[in-house]
Amino acid sequence: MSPYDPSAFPPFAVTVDLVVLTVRRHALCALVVRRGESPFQGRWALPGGFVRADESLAAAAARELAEETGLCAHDPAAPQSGAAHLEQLATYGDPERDPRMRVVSVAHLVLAPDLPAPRAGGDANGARWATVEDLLAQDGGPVREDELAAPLAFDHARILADGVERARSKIEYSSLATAFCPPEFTVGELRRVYEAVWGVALDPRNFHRKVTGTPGFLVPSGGTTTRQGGRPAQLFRAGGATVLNPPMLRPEV
Amino acid sequence: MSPYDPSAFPPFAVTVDLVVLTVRRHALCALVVRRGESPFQGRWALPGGFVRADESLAAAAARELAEETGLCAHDPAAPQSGAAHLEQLATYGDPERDPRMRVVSVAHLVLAPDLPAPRAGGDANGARWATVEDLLAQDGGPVREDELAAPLAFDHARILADGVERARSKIEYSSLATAFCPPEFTVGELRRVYEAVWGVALDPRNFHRKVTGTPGFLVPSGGTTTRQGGRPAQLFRAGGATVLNPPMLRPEV
DNA sequence: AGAATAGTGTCTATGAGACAGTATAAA
DNA sequence: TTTATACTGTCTCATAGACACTATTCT
Repeated sequence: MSPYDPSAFPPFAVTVDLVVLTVRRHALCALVVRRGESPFQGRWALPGGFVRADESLAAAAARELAEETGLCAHDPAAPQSGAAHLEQLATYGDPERDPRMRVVSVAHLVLAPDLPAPRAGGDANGARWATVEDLLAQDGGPVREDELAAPLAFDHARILADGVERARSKIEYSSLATAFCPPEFTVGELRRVYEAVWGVALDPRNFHRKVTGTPGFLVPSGGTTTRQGGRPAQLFRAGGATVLNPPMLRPEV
Repeated sequence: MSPYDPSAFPPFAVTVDLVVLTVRRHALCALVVRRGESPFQGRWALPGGFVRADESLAAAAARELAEETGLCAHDPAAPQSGAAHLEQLATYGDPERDPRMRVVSVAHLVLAPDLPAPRAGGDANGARWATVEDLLAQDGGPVREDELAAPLAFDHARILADGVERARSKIEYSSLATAFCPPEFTVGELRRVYEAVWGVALDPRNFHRKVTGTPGFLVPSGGTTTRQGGRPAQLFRAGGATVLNPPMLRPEV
């Protein structure tokens, strides 16, 4: 930190933006809200808002998450099942990213289990889940008739892409894929999470052997379920392990 | 981004702080500058400074780097040998982190080859390389007589620790270890980089077989050198590969 | 000659991936 | 019975790690 005159610094607004990811119907989805005002009025954007004068960045992100979804974020240092995973993603501060003023946005990544329906809470006009594939579709693709054809507001497409890439690589070497699952889940459900996030098909037998053989990844909860059809599957909870060694390997591209 | 009144937002100062790492005499070192004024006057801190009103975060980091070290940072998207690697690390915005005002600092990580000597440029009172081990030594350790015994100013110890951890994990699955090396280097010099950053000893024979067998990691430059003593070693340049597949594996802890 | 570093060959244990085959439910 | 999912066993290939051995320099 250099010496400076504390009263002479460029004025910045600081916001948090949220990349909230979940897996719905075998597809990776992100939470988007419709903008109610200019600029980008009527377009979809990532949820977010100002950091308050007395609150930390993580607290601001957790507050916005609760306002938009009702989700309770838990600290990465103290994980507990049932709450969403929240971590800082990256910070975006291009001078031109907001036409009105100089805004620096600290993006956060949230991994959440599938939710009943996004509640349009707080100051958001409307909120919905959209597949990442739709949100990041390039304009060169087939023209879509629905409202999602327009790209995201601001630089949010870039932020979303960074968040998706972070999620894809993190589930390789950490147990974070369980953050997409309800408190109790089967091996098959966990496998479908990996398949949705990576966009690949995995061998169910090798996957089962791998995840059940990784110490601390999964702990049996005792029950079984048949909600997937077929033979009843054992139910598991997330184990205490956070890093996976050896990692899950994403198949070659 | 929620609707808001653009004229009513809490005032923030935004700075960039730099974690500049290099390998000197088989030890991982970081660049620190001495603070010339209050608070933390006389203590060591990470180099950094204000983001200007019209400059991006990456540009501010590159400018501070050039001011402090004369290093030319290159964009991660367009790597070129001879320049330092610069990437965003994380953002720190605790309300209490600077006693004077609300400051949000976007920390950046720089990996540089060994430099002749840090030049105390710009507004820094003095600059020096210090080993990461010394800078992060806990106060419970043996009392040191020299000036480095005091911990870093602000939350810079935390930032440095995060940067070191990022560097340690990044050289596992990327070719970034070459950013610590001069344009031409031997396999042994590259191995000493890994050993210094990870703080472990590696088998020279397996290391040699591994790095020369990873396509795109190293390209022979044709020359040889005997600067390490012993049999002349082949000289290499960094290859075009950025991700290593399979990765270098850090030995178990 | 001895020491130091560079580089190659070989063996073994481990794990990933392919895939046969069995178990248990619903329609 | 068919179908779907869960789970176990086994084979093969690739690679990490251990380590013997050779090569080439300097002192």
